[in-house]
Amino acid sequence: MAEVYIRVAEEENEEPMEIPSEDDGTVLLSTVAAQFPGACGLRFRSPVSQCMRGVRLVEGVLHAPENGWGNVVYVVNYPKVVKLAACGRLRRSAMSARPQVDGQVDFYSPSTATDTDNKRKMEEIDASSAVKMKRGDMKTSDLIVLGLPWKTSEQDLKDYFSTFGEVIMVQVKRDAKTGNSKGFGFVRFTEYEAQEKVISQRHMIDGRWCDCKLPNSKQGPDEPLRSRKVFVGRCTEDMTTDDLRQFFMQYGEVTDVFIPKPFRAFAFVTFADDQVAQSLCGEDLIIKGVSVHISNAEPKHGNRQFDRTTRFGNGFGAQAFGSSRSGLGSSTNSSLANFGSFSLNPAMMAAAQAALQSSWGMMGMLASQQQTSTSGSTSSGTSSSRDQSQSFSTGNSNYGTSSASLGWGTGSNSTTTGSGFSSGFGSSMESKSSGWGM
DNA sequence: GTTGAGCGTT
Repeated sequence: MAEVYIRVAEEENEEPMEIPSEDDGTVLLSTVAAQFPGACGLRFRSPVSQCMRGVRLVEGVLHAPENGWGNVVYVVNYPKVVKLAACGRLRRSAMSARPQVDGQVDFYSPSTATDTDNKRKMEEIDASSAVKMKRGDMKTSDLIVLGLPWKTSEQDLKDYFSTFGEVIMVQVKRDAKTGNSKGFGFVRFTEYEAQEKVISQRHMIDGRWCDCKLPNSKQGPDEPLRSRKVFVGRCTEDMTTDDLRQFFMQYGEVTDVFIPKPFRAFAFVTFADDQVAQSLCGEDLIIKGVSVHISNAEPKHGNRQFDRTTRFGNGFGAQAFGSSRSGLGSSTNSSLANFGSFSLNPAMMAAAQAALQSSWGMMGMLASQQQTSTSGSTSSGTSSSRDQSQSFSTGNSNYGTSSASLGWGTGSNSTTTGSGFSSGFGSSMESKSSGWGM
């Protein structure tokens, strides 16, 4: 049987690329993703209805429309955030100083650090990436992959994630006794670029939507003190995560949406930028005709990691001393540093520095003043069951519907609110005490 | 019905 190719492009009128089908006439999503990393499906314009149509996708296999693949150009679907986020990311991709993988440098073939990398002009580095480089954030770290199907193997993970870049580690966490997957795993890339992209979108792996995040253990102690996450109160049950993501996108890049199940009338939305999140706090916004209330997300219960004590022990929480990121080493610190309600004199500062340099930690010093609350550490005794079904939330519900209902999704509110958050933030929230998990 | 699931036997 002669090999059959279907024509695929990122946009309808772009030059298509030919992608091979399987012997049974189907096309594997992984084949598409090999050429279009992050792809989660295909669509095409029906010659009959002139509407865009989705291609049937079952467990990673794309099935031809009724009359075969034909000669039409299929357009790649991406999870929704990607398109917006991609602009910034592509520009940044020019940058890439070689990331250093801590303690694992041997994974690099030295030849991959090309001259071109070093010759990149500073102009190509945008502000945010410059900051990141200065802060040494360009190292890759393990990413936790949540929501894996029970059946997904390490090889499956590696196959999937390799479309984003070179994968140097995958793990599926399993029960020691039974060998059953625990439904999560880890992945690590060579390139920070790949890591950024993978974090920024959802992933369809073996038929389930999965999320990749920095694991709790890797949330740096210098994470911003201010929350990038907002609490959305008065939600109605018909608001889906897609709805919320679509809506809040107008204010800035959305990195996470969480709606507790069963329905509890609230949700959490995380932005890439804490200023965006803070600017919305206190607002009443209309979503799907309903007024929701935005407020600060409180630190998650059970997330002891970044409470005041730990943060202090970890390295004085960078921002606790003085106003800048300069930290303890700086000679510009005044001799009396404020830390919440108490202050340190120079002798204590010196002790603190010594403690940091010798990695003693500060717990001992503070034991008398800070309650190391040791409430029953994980209250969530919920056992291992997880519903492996995921509602088939059509990855593509955003194509051309939904404009019927009130002031939502269309231009009417985006013009008024889209640029309106420049005034709301400033110094006012600098002093927020601590502890915002992710 | 206004505060979230799950986080690594190294």
